[in-house]
Amino acid sequence: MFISKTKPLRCLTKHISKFHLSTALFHTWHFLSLPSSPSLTQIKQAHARILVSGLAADARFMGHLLAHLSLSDSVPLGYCKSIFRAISFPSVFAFNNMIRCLAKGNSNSPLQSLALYSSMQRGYLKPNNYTFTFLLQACSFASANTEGIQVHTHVMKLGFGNDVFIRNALIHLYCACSRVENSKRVFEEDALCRDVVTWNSMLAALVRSGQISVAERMFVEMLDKDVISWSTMITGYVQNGLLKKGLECFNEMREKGIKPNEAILVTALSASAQLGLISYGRLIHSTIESVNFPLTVPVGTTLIDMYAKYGCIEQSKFLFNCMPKKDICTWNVMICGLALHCHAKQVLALFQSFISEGFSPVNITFIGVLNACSRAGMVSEGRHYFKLMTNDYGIQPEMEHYGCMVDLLARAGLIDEAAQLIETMVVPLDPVLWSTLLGACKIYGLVEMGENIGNKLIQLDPNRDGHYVQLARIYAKARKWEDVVRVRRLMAERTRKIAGWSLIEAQGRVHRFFAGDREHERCYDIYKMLESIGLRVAEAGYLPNISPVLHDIGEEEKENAIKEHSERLAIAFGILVTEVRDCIRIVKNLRVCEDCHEVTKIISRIFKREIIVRDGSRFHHFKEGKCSCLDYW
DNA sequence: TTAGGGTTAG
Repeated sequence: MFISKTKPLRCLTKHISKFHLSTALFHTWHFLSLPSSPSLTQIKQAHARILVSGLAADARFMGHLLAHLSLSDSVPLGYCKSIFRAISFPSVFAFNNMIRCLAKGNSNSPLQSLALYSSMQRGYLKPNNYTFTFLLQACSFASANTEGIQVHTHVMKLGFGNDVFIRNALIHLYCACSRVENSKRVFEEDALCRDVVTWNSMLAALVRSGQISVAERMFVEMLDKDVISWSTMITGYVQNGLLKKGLECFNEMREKGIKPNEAILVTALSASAQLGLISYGRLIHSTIESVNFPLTVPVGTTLIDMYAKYGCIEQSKFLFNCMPKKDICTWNVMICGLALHCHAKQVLALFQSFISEGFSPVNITFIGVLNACSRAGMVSEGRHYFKLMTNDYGIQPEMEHYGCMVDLLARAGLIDEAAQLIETMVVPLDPVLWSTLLGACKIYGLVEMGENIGNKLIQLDPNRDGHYVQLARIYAKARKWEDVVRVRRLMAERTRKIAGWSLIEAQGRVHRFFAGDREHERCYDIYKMLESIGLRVAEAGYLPNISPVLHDIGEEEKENAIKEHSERLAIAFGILVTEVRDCIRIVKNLRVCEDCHEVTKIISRIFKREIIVRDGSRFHHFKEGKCSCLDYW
């Protein structure tokens, strides 16, 4: 029978007195109660009792069942429909709850609720305020602007324009349909008909449309802020790439004594992960632990992702194993995290466990799996999973999947096969694929092919500096210095080069270095350390590889230019200010050049330091003279 | 007797 913490269906007991049911039946109804969030099984049990009592056609009982079903996730829509169809004379209440079942985001076609609304009107039933909230919800889920406007017209015609719930739903609808101006119009129509949800909905509409400074002003103006107002503003900053501002807002909220909830913690952790700065995220994590905040699925998943992005993959694995409950996102972040760290075999093993647990892979799962294959150069496995994805799971490959495959094939030297794959793609071509191929031309010294692709790319996107850089590197490797100069000049005329930088967290601060940087307060010591590193790596037999240097300068100057790459300055600073037992963690915006990669391996050996570099596309974990990427990147 | 806003994976 049902446990004590249950909420009886009050209508049922009322019904009993009305029909003077027998005492025995009264007891049956008394036990026919449901908890506030019943499971599908519990609802089905209640349904069975109603059927046994011969009340399957009663609008009130069935309306309640539908109300519970509309709240529960993953309820088969066919089941709701069969309940609704059994009602002899559906009331507005029953219609509303069926509309709500149809409107839910997990229903395949929320707009079916509009058809039900029409049939309700044909039955001469008058919609009420609840009807419109659910209908507008359906239009929001479907991002259906035209239908939404039609519902809005009905709202006005039938005189529900001053209902605050409906107005809030309208603001939300126009936001979901990317019509922020319409949201604003509804918001401004009546300043008296607003509550905190109205303000929050408008705030969300502004941040979602990227109007962050307008949102910021509104947030300051708001007299009545609740935890969702803060959550919306923090999320707004983070989703618009203003990560530091998002974290500052999070701090401000805490200083005001407002306790963060799950949504806020998840956003703050995600911002810290994106920044790649470990101390901040660790601080949030320790706060979560100190207040005994439960390791819920979203919090745990974000923590796993965050540690993977910090380079602490072992910590991610530990958390993954600790999580009492996992969803598909949890598995995906673990798979993608391991792939980011080039642990290809572990990725494939985890994918098997994922399937054994009864999960069905989605597009992102395969991005992780294919990325792992690509980074480890596992050609046959990559081909196998690419086929598995389309043939067994019916997932249409997206740009990212093709990207992994092109990268895998091209870097393995199968450049013709990679080019063929690009030609046969079923999605619109992204120049990044040709750019991947261009990278492979550099590895294999294919000057002619590289020239063709490089020129094609430059034609397609003349303002992007990356294509010129890659082409110039191909020429540099072939020591065709005149061509290097020509491409560099073109680049200087047409583009603005993105400056490379490296970050390191030390002594409670973030230090950023550019190549050849002399701005740091410990500049003298850093360059002294760089010199000492240079001598020791030379003693260890290192010979500089100057092909990454594009400048048309003398050989000695080229050597010096490499020596002063931003990551080397950051590493020198790291050796200077951290303890030997500490790992040196660097975050770099561009990819590590071959020479720096080689030198960092040697540094890790002769200085006995663990160095983790997160570059533009992956992690390099340097230890005892080796890198986790096994020089394949 | 049914209602609204903010959250995690490439």
